[in-house]
Amino acid sequence: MLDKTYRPAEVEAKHYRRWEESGAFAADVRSSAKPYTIMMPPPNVTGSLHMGHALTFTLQDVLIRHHRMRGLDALWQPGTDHAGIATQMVVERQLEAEGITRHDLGRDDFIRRVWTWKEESGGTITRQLRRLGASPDWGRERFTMDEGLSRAVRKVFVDLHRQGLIYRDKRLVNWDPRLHTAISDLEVEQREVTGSLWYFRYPLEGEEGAFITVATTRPETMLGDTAVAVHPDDERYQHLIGRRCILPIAERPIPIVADAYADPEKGSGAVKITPAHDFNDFEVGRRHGLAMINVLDRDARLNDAVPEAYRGLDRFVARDRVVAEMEARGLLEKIADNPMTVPYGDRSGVVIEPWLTDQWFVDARTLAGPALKAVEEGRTVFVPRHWENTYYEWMRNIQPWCISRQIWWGHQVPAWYGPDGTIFVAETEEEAMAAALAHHKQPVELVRDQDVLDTWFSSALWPFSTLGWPEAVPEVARYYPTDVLVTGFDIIFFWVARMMMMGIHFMGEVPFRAIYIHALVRDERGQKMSKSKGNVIDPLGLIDTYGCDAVRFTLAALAAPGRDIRMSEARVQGYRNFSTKLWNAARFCQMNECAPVPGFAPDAVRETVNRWIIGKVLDTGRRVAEALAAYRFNDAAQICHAFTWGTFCDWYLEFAKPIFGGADADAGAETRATTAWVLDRILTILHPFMPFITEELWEQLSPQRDGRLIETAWPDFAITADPEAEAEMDWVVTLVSEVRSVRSEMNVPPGARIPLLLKGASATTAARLKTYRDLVVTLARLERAEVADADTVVKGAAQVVVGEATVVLPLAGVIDLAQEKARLTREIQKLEGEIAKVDKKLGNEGFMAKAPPEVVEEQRDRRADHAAARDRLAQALSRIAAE
RNA sequence: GGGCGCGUAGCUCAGCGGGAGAGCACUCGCUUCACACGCGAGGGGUCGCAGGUUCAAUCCCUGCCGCGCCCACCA
Repeated sequence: MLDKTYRPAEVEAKHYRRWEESGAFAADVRSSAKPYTIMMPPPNVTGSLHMGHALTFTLQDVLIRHHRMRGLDALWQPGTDHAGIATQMVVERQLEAEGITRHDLGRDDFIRRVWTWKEESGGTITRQLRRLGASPDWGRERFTMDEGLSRAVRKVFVDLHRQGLIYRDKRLVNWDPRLHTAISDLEVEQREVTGSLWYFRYPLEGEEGAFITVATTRPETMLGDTAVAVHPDDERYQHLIGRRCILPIAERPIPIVADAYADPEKGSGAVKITPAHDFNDFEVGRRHGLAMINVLDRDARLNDAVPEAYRGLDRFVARDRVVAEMEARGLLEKIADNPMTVPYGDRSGVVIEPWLTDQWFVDARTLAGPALKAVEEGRTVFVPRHWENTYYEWMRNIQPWCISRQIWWGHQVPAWYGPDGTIFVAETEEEAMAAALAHHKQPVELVRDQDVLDTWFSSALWPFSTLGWPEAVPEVARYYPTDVLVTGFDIIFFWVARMMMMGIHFMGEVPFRAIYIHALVRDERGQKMSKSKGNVIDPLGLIDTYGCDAVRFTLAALAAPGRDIRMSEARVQGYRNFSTKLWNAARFCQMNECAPVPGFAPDAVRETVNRWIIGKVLDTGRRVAEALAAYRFNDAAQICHAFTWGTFCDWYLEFAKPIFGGADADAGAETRATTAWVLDRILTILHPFMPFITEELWEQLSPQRDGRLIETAWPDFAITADPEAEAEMDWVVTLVSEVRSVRSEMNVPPGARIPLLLKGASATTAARLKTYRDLVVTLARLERAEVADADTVVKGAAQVVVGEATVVLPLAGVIDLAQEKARLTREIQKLEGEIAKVDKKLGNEGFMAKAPPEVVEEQRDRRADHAAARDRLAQALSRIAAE
């Protein structure tokens, strides 16, 4: 017998272990079934499970479990990402606690240290994924730094280099002065600040007392100025074009050039040009052949290219110093507030410097072409569709991708330098050596490039590298392209776009047919969760309190397309209640000996109520499958919930009670079998959302059956809803509802008799009443109505039975006639209003001429229904008046 | 500056050209033999504002107001 309450903690651990040990999550590359593949976005190896993970992995698991049960060979490819900078920072913090730096250890020892850390602590996130009930094929778990994936990275690098799509270049990059590495544009976070705009006077050469005024937000970089630019059409400055001014402090003459970049509307209309420290100025410098003077070192302190007094100063200290000196010299014209955005490193949190360095770049523009086309042509579709715009926008304006990082943890760039600086790019050192030998005609010493690759470089290969590429293994052919990528919009650029580019380039086909973009999980007030705000909800905490199934169901139910998700504990609580409800319903079934009957034929049942529920549950299954096919997780969850609670528990089980207790043994047996069968279907449909409780019930309700629910196929039944049974049950449900409503409104004391009279066409009604004898008895019991004759049932108060066998029961003495009169009058008025609305529509010529016939028909039906209801109530009202 | 999304019941959100919905919260009544994490019955909305298209607009179009997000080389 089932326990009185469901205990998630024990059940979850037990079933997860069994599933994993029995290989229930494993894909089967030799299977004849159609494959269904999802690539798990690899969480950072440093990560621990947060709400965003919980959402994305729940949705993926719902899809995987669902398709697995639909008989597909489901592969959910798991793994973790080496997360270059993040991981390096974690280990560096450890070292810091020991009072050493990575430089004390040296590169090799440091990397060994990171691997040790990974072995010891890198499993947190995958352990937590198990607690979430995720069912990926753990046997295929990969790590972006493992040998196979590293091999893929090297091959891709070498191939792209050979194709001219990876190159080395000296350019301005985003330099992180704290982490001492270049970062990509995407890793730069723009923050709104109110800065200042300083107006400086630069003295004109050879004209004592004359100046050109420039405005700048970065006084400290003026020491690297190599020109002042004005707009070619700016009348104020025409006479100065081609002349020179003296850069104060540095005391260098610099030219005044004409360039359209100078905006006459901004600042003074004259702008100082610092090509080595500003992306715009870099371009201007190129156009005019200006010198590039780098004035910063890797810590963003001023270097030896500046006057001695400034050397070694931090950039912000130098800023104050420059401003002070300019003021002292009478060259500071004014200072204005200036709202602006300042670039910060998303990892380090410090201001990023544009800095001139040698870096490796990917020609993203070339790779983006086919990736753009694939989406335009619909070979890959985004869900919801509007994210395609975001993708297009970025792809069409894509910039070269800086892929080298000056850190240690990551895939080291497979490039070697010869003594003369010649670069040999090769997959192995041996190949590089061979190439060097061919080039230099003699053995030479090679030095390997010290940089590592951007973490996203290796994750861009994830959809095929994890399958074993570049080896010609069957997995690559079978599981690529994958069916759907499930991820958040925040990494469309970082990851999705790059997978599209690499996948198409190397595999010749898109990596996924669909990309489902889910929203962010926010707190219940709509705020982004963050540690600093202290509004982080820990999914594991929720799982401890409410059970994993409740958390999963909540996330699925909240995952409406295109909207952020506000996580509230009340919601989780509500779905915990749902699991309790399911548990109790199952208990009820068990107490009434509803056990699955082998060979039960759902299309052979005779009782109306059973025919009805079978149609309903199959319909529910179909609708859930449809919703999931459209990635409408919220609809799918809602459909499950409404059926299980609102239809099965609230109605079917209530109708079943008198049958279980009734004299008709055949009906009882059929209803028991049906109940068990329907419950099985519910468990099946619900399993992807609530895997644990459903598995537990599956096992306990029929311990002797073979196989676990997770491996049970979800059979398609040809049966559809039985319209006759449906109509009849609708009738009964309406009947019962009306009775309840009257009872409640009239304040009928418990136990009091309610005279319930029925109006209906006599012949059909009588027939129905016979059919529903048992249901009527239930009703009578439930509502404590007294039914004098089983043929004489039940309808809202003050109703009249028409036909030959009319029985009229007295109303007086049980209900308040005045109140009932008022109620009826109110309802009649409401109906009249509705009727008038419809009449107006039907009387409208335009409507009659232009509305589709089925709409007109629908409106006529509506009118008829309303009118019939009104007449019924009116008759009841006149009866009361007569009493 | 460019782009995207959102304003529907007290709250969180579905719906999206022809009858305003769900969950939670609220009110009332129930220790009914699965379940008080429950059962039953209710109250509550000019569907942001203003125009337009249409026989018909919460739904389509335009503008405005408010909120959120993304991108950008905004001296």
